[in-house]
Formats: sequence, C-alpha cells, structure tokens
Amino acid sequence: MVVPTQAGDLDPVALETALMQTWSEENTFAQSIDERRDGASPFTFLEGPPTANGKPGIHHVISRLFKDLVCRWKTMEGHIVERKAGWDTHGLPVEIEVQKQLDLMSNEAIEAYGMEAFNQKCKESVWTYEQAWREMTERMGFWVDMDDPYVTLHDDFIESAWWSLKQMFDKGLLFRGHKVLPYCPQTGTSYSSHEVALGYKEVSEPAVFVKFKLSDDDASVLAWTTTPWTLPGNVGLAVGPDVTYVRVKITAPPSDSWEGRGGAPLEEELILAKDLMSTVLRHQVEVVEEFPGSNLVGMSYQPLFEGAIDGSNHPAAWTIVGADFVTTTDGTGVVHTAVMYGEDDYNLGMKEGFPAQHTVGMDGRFVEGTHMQLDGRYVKDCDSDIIDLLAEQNSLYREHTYTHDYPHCWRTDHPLLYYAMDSWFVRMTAVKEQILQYNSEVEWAPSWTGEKRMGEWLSNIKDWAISRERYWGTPIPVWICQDCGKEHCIGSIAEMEEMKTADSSMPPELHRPYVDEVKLHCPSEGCSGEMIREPYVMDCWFDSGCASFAQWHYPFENHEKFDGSFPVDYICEAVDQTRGWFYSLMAVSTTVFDSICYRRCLSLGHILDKDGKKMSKSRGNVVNPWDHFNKEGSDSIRWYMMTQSAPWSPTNFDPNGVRESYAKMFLTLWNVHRFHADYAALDGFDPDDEEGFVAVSERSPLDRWILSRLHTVANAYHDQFVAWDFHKAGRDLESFVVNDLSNWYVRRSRRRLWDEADSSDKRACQHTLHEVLLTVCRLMAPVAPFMPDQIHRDLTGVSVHLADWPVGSKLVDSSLPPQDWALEQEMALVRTLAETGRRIRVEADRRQRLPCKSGWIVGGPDISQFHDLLSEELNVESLTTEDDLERFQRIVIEPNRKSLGAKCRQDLPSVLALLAEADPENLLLEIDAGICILEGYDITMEDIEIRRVEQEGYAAATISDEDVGDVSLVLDMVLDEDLLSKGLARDIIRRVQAKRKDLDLDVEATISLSVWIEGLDLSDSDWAHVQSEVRAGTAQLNQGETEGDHFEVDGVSVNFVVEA
RNA sequence: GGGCGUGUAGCUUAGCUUGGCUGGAGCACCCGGCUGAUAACCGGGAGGCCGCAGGUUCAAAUCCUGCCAUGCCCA
Repeated sequence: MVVPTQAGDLDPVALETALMQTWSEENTFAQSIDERRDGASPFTFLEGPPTANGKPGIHHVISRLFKDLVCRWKTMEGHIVERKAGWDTHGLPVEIEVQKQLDLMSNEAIEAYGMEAFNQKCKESVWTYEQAWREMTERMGFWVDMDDPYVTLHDDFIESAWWSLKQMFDKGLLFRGHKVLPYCPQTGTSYSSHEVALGYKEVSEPAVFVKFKLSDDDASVLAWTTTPWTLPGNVGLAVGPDVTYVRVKITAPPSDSWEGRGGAPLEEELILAKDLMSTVLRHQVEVVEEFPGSNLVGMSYQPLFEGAIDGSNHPAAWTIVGADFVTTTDGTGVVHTAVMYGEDDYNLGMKEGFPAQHTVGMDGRFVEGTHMQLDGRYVKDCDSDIIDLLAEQNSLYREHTYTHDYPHCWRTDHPLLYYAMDSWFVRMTAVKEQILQYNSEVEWAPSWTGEKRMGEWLSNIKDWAISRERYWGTPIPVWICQDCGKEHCIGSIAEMEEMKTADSSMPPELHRPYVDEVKLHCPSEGCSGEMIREPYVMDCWFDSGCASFAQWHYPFENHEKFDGSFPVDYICEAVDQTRGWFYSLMAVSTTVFDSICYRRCLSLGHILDKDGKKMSKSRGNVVNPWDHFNKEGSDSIRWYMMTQSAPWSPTNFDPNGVRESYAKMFLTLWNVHRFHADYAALDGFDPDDEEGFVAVSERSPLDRWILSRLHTVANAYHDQFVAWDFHKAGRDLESFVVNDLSNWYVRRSRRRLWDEADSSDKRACQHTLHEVLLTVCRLMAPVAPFMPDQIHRDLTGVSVHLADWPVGSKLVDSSLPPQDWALEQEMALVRTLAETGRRIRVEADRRQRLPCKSGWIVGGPDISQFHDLLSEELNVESLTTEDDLERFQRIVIEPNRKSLGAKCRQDLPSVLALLAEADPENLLLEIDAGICILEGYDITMEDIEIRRVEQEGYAAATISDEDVGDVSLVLDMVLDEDLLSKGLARDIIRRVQAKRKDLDLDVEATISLSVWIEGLDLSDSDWAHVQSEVRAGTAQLNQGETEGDHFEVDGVSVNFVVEA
C-alpha cells in the first residue's frame, strides 16, 4: 500500500536532479529494458554519432529529445529498446581544429610535425567536450548507454568498415578514378565544401572570348572563359543542342571604344549563341545563318596549344559535343572544356572520351611540354602571357575584366584551382534502381524528405568519392602491387596479418602512419611483388554509414545482436543529414547487404535563434541549454520543443516559450498532484484498499466525465504519436491538464475533499484523481521523464518508466477508463453555458457575486444532472429548462455558401442579398414546403442553416454548437432584499478569506470576526453562512463606531476585523 | 545557379492535403470579473496588406505562376 505524502512547493531543478540520482542508483534505464525481455519484441534504434569536439548547444537537445521520446514510448508499449551511444571521431573538422591549434598550415607542415604525433593530437581533440556532452545528455534525461558506446576510431569499428569496403570491392563496386576538387597547390591540399565556404572572396580577373577555328570551315567558334590557364588543357567545346546559334560575318570595324587585346578582321566569320550576340560582339556584323546547336555537334576544330595534350587514340578530342548544362545566361553559349579542371568538364570528358591529361602539376605549375613560354610556371602568373599568345595567333576575340566570388584557401589566401585528383569511388550509379526502391520503402517523416529531397538526390545519383588525401581517418584498406599493379582490398586484421611481408610488423592501431608501413605480398599468380597501401583515408561519412553493423563489430562478433537489429526500426537526425548520414547508411546497406538500413526516419527542422537566424559559434547566438536546465528544468525544455512546432519545421527558439511550458503545463500538473496528495495524505487514502474502492459506474457524473475525457484525449494523443504529429499530441494533452483537469475537474471538486468525514463521494473523487494523474503521467513520461516519474512514484512507489503505455499495444493492455461520449457533450455544453453566463453578466452589468433569482436554459440536450453545478457557476438560485423557444428566441437563416455557390455560381451575391432581406419565418416555411425560388434557383434546406438567437430585451445569449445545436441561456435580472443580502454575504466572505490569506493563517485555523454593515440588513441565515465559510469561532455583528478594514459594494458600507 | 523546406497579430503558432460561414489559439498589453486557485482562472477589448505581385474562380491564407526574405543540401 502506498499512501501519498504531502507534495510541497515545486522546485523543478531540485526535483529533476534528485531523480537523476535515483535513476542512477536504481539503474532505472537498464531495468526499463530488462523488464521487457519477456515480450521479446525488440524495437531497434540507431544513434547518429555526434562529434564531441564542439560544445553541445540547445540545437543538440532537440534531436536527442526526439530520439529519446520515441524510444521511451516504444519501451512503454512493451518493446525491448536498446540504445547504444556512438561517437563520430574522424574527419576533416578534427584535423582543421588541430591544425589551427598547432599552426600547421600545410600538409608539408603536418608531415614535418610528424603524422603520428599529429594523429595523436587529433585523437585527443575529439574528446575535448565528451564530458560536456555526457552531462548534457544525462541532465536532459536522454537515456542512452554512454558507458559502452561505439567509437569510429576504435579498431573494432574500423575493422568492420574495412570488411564492408571489401564486400564492395569484391562486387566490383570500388574503383579508382578522378574527382575534381578545389585544390590549393601551396598547401598541397584539396578542400571540402565547408572549407571552401570559409574562403570565398570577390576578385577581378581577366576573362577572354576565344576563337576556335573549325577544321573544315573558315569560321571560328567563340567560347568564353574566366580561367585562361585552363586553355592549354582544352580538348573540347560544348554546345546546347537546342540552343539557337548564329554564324555572323564581320562587316565593319568596331566603334572606337575597343579595349585590350584581340580583335577580328573584316569578313571573318564567328559562331555563337544568338541570344548573346549583342553582349559579346563589338563589331558590326551580318547574320549569315541561324541553326540549332545540334548542327555543330561532331565538328572538329584546331587545338589552341598544339602538343600540350596527346590526342592520339582519342577521336573525340577537339570536337564539338552537345551538353545539357550549356546555357545562354553568360559567355557565348559555347563552353570551353578542359577535362581535368572542372567537374562538368570532367564528367563530360568521361562521357565523350576526351583525353584526361593534366597540363598542370600538383604544384600548380604547367607541366613540361605544354608550351615553351609556360612550362614550369605557376598558372595564375601566366594569365597575361596566355592572352598574348592567343592574340598573336589571332585566336583572341576580346578580353575584359570579370568580377566574381571565387574560393580561396583559408590558410594561405591563394585562389583555389579546380583540379582532378586521384580518388577512390563506390559505384553508386550501378545500384541506382535498388537504392531508389529501398528509399521508397522507408517511412519518412515528413514524407517529402524521402520522396523529394532524398528522392531527387538519388535519381541523380553519382559515384561516391570515398577517399580523402588526409591523415586522420579510417585508412582505405587497398594495397597496390608495385610490380604488376594488382589492387587488393583487406577485409580484416587477420587477412592483413596473413598477407603482410615478413619485415612488416602489425600496426599497433588501424590508423596512419602505422598501416602505411604495412607491405603485403602480391597475391597474383606468378608475381612476387610488394604491395603498398594507397595513402588515403575514408570520407568520414563512410564511417558513420557503417554504424548499423560496425557498432557491433559485425561480422567478427555479435551476430545475434546484429541479426536482431537490422534493419533498424528508427533513426532521427536533423534535415541536413539527408545527404549526409541518411544517405551514407542507405548507400552502405544497399551495396553491402542489398537491403534497406532503417524502416523509419524522422528528419527534424533546425532550431534557429529568435530572429530566425541559424545558431553558430561565430554569430554568438548559440543558446546554452544549461540556462534552462538550471531554471525551468529539462521537462519544460523538452515539452516546449515538442509542442512548439511540427518536428520538421524550422523553429525560432523562444526562451519565453520554455517559461510558458513550465508555468502552464508543469506547474499546473504539480498543483493538481499536490491538491490530491495533500488530502490523500491527510485522509490516509489507500488506492489499493478494496473496501474503500468506488466503482466508476458509482461515481458522480463529474468523475465519469473527466475519466471519459481522459480516454478520448489519450486515444487522440496516441494516434498523433503514430502519425508523427507530436506537437499536436502535446498541445491537446496540455489543454486537457490545464483546462479539463485543473480548471474544471479540480476546481469543481475542491469542496468534495474539504469534507473531513469519510464519504463515498470523497473516495470517488480521490480514486478518480489518482487514476487520471497516473494515466497523464504515463502519457507524458516519454516526453517529460522527470515530473511524471516523481508523481508516479509518489502515488504508486514505482517508476513511470517501468509502466505500460495506457492506450495499450500489441504487447501491453490498455488501462483507459470507460468512455461516455454523451456525457462529454453534455459537460461541454455546461461549461460553455457557464462562460456564457459570465458574458451575459458583463453585458447586463451585474456582478458575479450578486445572485440571480432564476435562470432558464432553452434548447439543447437534457443536462438536468448538472443543474446544481451550473447554478453555482452561474450564481442563480433556480435553474430550469424552458421548452417554449418563442418566449426568448427568434430564428435567423444563414446561407450555406458552399452549397449555394455550387448551385448559383456568379448569381451568388444577388441570391445572398435576397436571403438577407427575407423574413426568416416566412422564408423557412417556403423552403420547407419546397416552393422557395430565388433568382430562378430552387432553394432547399441544404442551402441554409437555421440558427436561433435570443430575442432583444432579455439578459440572454445563444450559443451555436455543431453537436447540440442552438442553446440559449436567459437570466432573471430582478433584484430584491434577499438577493442583495446573499450577494453581500459573498462579498464579506471573499474579503475575509483574502484577509486570512494575508495573515498567512492555516486553512483549518479558526478566527474571531467582527463586522459592521451600514445600508443593508444581512439576513440571519446569510450571517450564519459567513461564519461557517470563514471558520469564525466567534463572530460579532456590530452597530456604531467602526474599525478595521473597510469596503463598499452597491452603496453598502462594510467594516470588518479578523483576529486569529 | 539548382533541389527541398519555411514566411499568418509585438512574440510563438493553428488553419493549407480536399477553396466557402466572422482566419483560431497561447504569451505580452488594456478594461472588467472571479478566487483559500498556482507564475491560476473567466468575460470583453485592441492588435492581421495571411511575405509581395499576378492568375484561376461566384469565392483564395488555401490552387497556379513569378518575385522577395530565410534555412538546409548540392553546385
């Protein structure tokens, strides 16, 4: 038996921190999993590993919330939900951080510092904020196993990643190629997009219009480029097959405003896009011919720099090809293509069979044999000389200065070159159909993230460049034979041990530089060569993409764990992971397992600051979650985050909203609990005592109403959880707690518990409160794990996190009370009428404390079982149902625009006007008889709605309700001595009670009261009522000399003295 | 530059799928009421070019087109 103890004032921080202690002592998290083993129905969750080299902010709390609440919910539904933490520990951001720290601004500098030492620093750096993450995680109540996490830098994890790469290798999905990347020749480093973003600068550079002379024609094709250094590498021109081109003949010299080098003699013929003639050409011309780009495709032209590229065996070299990326927004509508120095160029080159040869070395200088004036020189220094060379051979039409944003190296400030680097790829294009299929099988929330955002991306899928020329990461396990060129992929430590040469030692860990030193025997038949590892590390997205199996070190151990948890049931991260982790998981599972990786994926919107700007360290607008952990507490933050907006909507963080969640939801809930617990403690209420139990059917309508509401709300809450509409679920439950439970049920039930004697009604109320509180706590527990647990423990002695989901599931039984829809409707009407009464009083200028003799309810369902309740709310002495509608009401005809609009269309306005003018009573008779025709249209009952409103001259109001129709409330405004006396008594009670509160008296304390009244005789019974209400042990109604507090109401003057 | 979101009162938002009655709430504000009822509650009020501009329609916050702002991803 658990008898609640008094609850006391609420201190959310103290409550939550004490519970954290309890959870840790009891190991409640582990219990919540272990107790579900009987059901043997796992629900698997995969944690997207965060990086611990940055401080956690409020935006990290939100994703952990949605992970946690689904896991807790599924646990309560009876599933085993294991949650392993994970850490993402590799990758460029880690290296950049360390490079900044150690001031190592180039690869040379890193190698001079020593790769081993550098990687050691990286390894330390990733744990910088681990403690901060742990503390945030624990404080926010995210239950995840942080003591046994998977870590991407561990050998176990790396070995699993190697294994998966070998699966791809064996399927022929792994291959070596080129990738065009922004590259800095000074530091010898290629850059990821996020590093590139660090260094955009506006620069002015020479841009040129170049004439490419056709081989079998006198005309030249004009192309435009802002990078003259790529011209020696030109091997093709691209045109838009559907773009209109013109051949023009120079007919007159340019006007005198020609600037710079270049030009064209009279009679020369040029070809360019028609739309761009006026912006490109400076000469007077005559259009000789107009034709689509497709006419140009296949023509060949003369190389600008003879001998720079070896075109033998490449029939496509120096020909014109069609490409859909060609536009006429700038340039000439003809795109100069240098295969190795642009992504579009490279892709086009691969497609068309252009030679893929470098004219520029890794040092940023032209390679020998490009041109005698350029060989060995840094490319950006050659712009002007290249333009001279073009002008000399009459290949330059015009030069100009072009200003644009161009990426620069954030370390050296040099312009980056787009440069084709050696790279390893996963051939995702080969599994496009499968991955599209698997994507469509995932339940995405919101659906468009999967269908559109991910779907678009996948339907344009490219091969995945997985290698990085970096130091800190999972080493690519590919070795190449120095003799025969054989490529071999290592899939396990054992395999490496077996194949390594005698003088190689096993690496102490699977990182650079140790694995670089391992040499292998070539497995090719008849080759005795030595194999050297490719010096790359993997894209760190590959690491996290392996998490589903690498977290278990599968397939080297834990087969049963993996088999039972793949594909995982649920993952959740912010929307930016669509092309990140959501993709890498899917890419790896498709290529390795030919399977989906996750069944459901919730993609969250970002938390922005209060102005809608993203939170970032540099902007300084990151909100520290501890500001709120230490104030309103985790429950309030979590509740706020869930209810504020749809999970996938970007949300502006509003600190005031957290306060609001606290003040409304949690303070209210606590006070309901406190109200119950205080009286339960006082009365020794025992919920398990069968003798004292009152069956629901025996309880008052008020009790049965709140229980029915609870059932309705719980069902809707559950359905909204299923539909991912957590925000709607939370708002509805909050409204239930604040409005239905606290503001109506508890308020209306207060007096029932004041009764000191034991009564069945009091016990009914206590059982009802007990049951409602428990169910509310269970519904809230996944979202707000603290206060509901405290209340649940106070009431039952057991943690809410071990309780079953009250709505029930396949595995657990529903514990919801009976539903009574008619009762809910009646009570809804009662409450509306109570509000209506207050409105009537405001309009009639009749204060609430002054009673009315009579009230009448006209229309609606029978609510006589609530007449007593409603009389109190309305402060009327007798409330009756009046059948005679005519006495107070008249009817009004309202048009149904939807139905009339469909019928009358453009005549609707005039029909509406006629309806408004007509006499409602006659109109209704006509319509009912089917003889109403307006503007030639038959008006039927469907076209109108009948509303009843109160007649003028009554203190009355009419409400319209979809379910119960029109109901009027009429109040009798007559005044007499008796009513004035009752009203005065209430005013005195109110003042005295306020005084008691001011004096800080105990609720049970008795007082002695003296009162002086001038201007009205208080009846004896009302005076007796005053005495009992304010617990006056002695009371005196005096005449003459007054003292104490004074007030006046309705012209009556009152003085009173309260003494303890 | 492309793809996908978002934009409604001072703030946070519902409504948009499926066009139709006076665009609902909460916070803050003003007036009044109520209270042994808590940072509570009730009634009333003020506050809305529903981002902008076109279009479709008898009728547009809702559907279509373009633009602007903002966020994510890709270039």
